[in-house]
Amino acid sequence: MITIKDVARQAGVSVATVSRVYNDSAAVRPHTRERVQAVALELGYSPHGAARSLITSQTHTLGMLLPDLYGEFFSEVIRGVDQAAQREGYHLLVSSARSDGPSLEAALRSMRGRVDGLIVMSPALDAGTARRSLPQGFPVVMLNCPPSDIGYDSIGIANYEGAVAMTRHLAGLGHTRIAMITGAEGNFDAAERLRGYRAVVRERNLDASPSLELAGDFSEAGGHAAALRLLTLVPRPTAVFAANDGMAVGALSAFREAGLRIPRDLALGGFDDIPLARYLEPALTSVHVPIGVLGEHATACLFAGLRAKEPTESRREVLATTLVVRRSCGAQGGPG
Amino acid sequence: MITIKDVARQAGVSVATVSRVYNDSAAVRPHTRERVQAVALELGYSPHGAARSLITSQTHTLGMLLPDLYGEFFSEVIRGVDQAAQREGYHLLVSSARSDGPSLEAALRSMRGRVDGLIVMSPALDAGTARRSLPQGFPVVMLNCPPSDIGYDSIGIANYEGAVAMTRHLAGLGHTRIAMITGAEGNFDAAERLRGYRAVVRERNLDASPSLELAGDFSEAGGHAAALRLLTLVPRPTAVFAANDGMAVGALSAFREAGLRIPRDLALGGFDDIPLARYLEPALTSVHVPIGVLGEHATACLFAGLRAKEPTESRREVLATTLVVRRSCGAQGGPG
DNA sequence: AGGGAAAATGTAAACGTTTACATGCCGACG
DNA sequence: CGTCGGCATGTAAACGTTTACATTTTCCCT
Repeated sequence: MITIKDVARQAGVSVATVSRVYNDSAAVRPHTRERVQAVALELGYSPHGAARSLITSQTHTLGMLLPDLYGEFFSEVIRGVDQAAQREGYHLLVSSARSDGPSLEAALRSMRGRVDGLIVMSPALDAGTARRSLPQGFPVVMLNCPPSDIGYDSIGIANYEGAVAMTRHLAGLGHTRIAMITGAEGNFDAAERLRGYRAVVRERNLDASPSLELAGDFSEAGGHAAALRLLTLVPRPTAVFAANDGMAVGALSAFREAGLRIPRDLALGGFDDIPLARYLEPALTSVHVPIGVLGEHATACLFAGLRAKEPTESRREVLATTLVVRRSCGAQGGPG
Repeated sequence: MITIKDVARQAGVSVATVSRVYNDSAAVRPHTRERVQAVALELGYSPHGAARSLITSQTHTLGMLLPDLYGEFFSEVIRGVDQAAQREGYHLLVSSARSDGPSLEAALRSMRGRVDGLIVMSPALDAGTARRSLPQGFPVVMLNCPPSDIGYDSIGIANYEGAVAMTRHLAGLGHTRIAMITGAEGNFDAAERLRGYRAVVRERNLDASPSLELAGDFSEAGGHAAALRLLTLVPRPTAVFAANDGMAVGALSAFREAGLRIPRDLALGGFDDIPLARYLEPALTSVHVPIGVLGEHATACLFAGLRAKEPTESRREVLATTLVVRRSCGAQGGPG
């Protein structure tokens, strides 16, 4: 492994000079600079990141903590974050951990000295655990987590409002018996969406029977299973709101297998508006979540935290969601 | 920032002992161990990654080099790699760079001392540049790159065979005028797919007019544009093979806008079999690429390289692709 | 040519670990 | 009771940088 010393020796200068060439930290005579660069090129030298981080206590890297199994949604967020980070010359260190306390703490700890800040997308991680496992004042942004009671910045989406919009829309089409396939238990987003649904059920005096709330887990298979249970209800609901598009997809195939025509026999709505949604047959009415923006904002927020000298007041940002009406709810034609 | 020294002082032991507690590298009396752990917990200590890497020259991190703008396909590979890496307790350092020489070299260099090995998915990176920018003997796996002339392991997919299978399938359905929407110029995968198409055109004596090869760029928009150009050809081709599913999606919408019925008026095939493919209307016939496997194998291959003491002979692995027949080619009904 | 300021370069400490080696301690054996 | 061996622990060097400070060189002015 060739180091700065090798370059220095070969070029007949001190290590300090080589370092200065690489950092533009001070004036180096053009002649010297060129010789150093020539030697470095010839030797194939490049600075050792860890050594650099150690002394500068800067890694130029952002950490992302994820659940061990994540779906398309998270992948997209990663991409958004990566793009934003890249623009600032930062790397992304991705780390996934199981969602139990010890795993999470270990994952958090293992980031120490490897990243300058952290984006947490592990819904199971509460701010308390984070607080305990992270150095004091470490820049953190929590994504899609409960509003942080303890002082971390957080970004979420308007789950409640989105669910309200969807449920109202279905109610507005005349449905009074609207089922909901809920998200994973203990998940904040899921809880909020359910809350929105329930609010409208009350507000509009819809059928509020508890059996209309089918337990789901955000997975396609879960949506399929929930749909089958739903079909046994009598009288059958006339509309279904799935807490995410993945489950809506699963439900859709279950309904089709059962010989139902969507939206004629049953109106369907989802949440997230993943790219797939508009390509489904029928195209899926959904609540659009600006995934890219989520990643971008998280990154921006984290950079702000990095650059702030003083630990600033923790902020919460909530991204608006928008209802996207397509054919699956039976509201309108549209082309696809 | 609290360090090993703080823990040592507070616990009344030397830094060596604390280190030993964290590494199980040597026997520590239970009594001592417990005290150290207690103090560490109280102080909220965790070892500094960069310092550790510096002395052990191990980062427990795998690097991934990506193009600056990447699609769903790459995201999925990342996920596969992450999962495999996580199982071994490794992190993933993601770095995207523009596809010009200097950017790539810089990106490669910036990995030095930050990762133990590298997975390269930047189609624009040739082995020579890599060789020049990376320490001698650095473990590298090239994904979807030209077979490495210079000694790096590489993994690819059976592009040629897949394209042959698709083209033969279309020809087998009676089409003699089959158009191809090609992938990005200079891209190895794209070139191979085109080669497969051409081989079958020759083999089966199909219409070989150059105008049947429409230039694309792997993007949905590119597919759309190519499809429009295709529609001006006389006589119109009766089948289209898009070099990836993204372009097939674009083409599909263009055809639909033009009032064509797929597959009745025009048969359509894609490549990659992204999740979307089976949900399209009509469901898209495509060449299935085992994306997850790709990531897994790449990681396994890299780990093998890491563990090998001696630089081993460079290997190339080619993953098989399989034709998935759905409705868009008009071959068979199928449910969706 | 001599002096001095400014510019260029060198020296060495520091970053937070790990680990080879040295040291101290204890019990067992002769 | 002395000595030896093994175990637990401490000491200090090393990893590859950056950077404050010291030193040398350059160059301009008189």
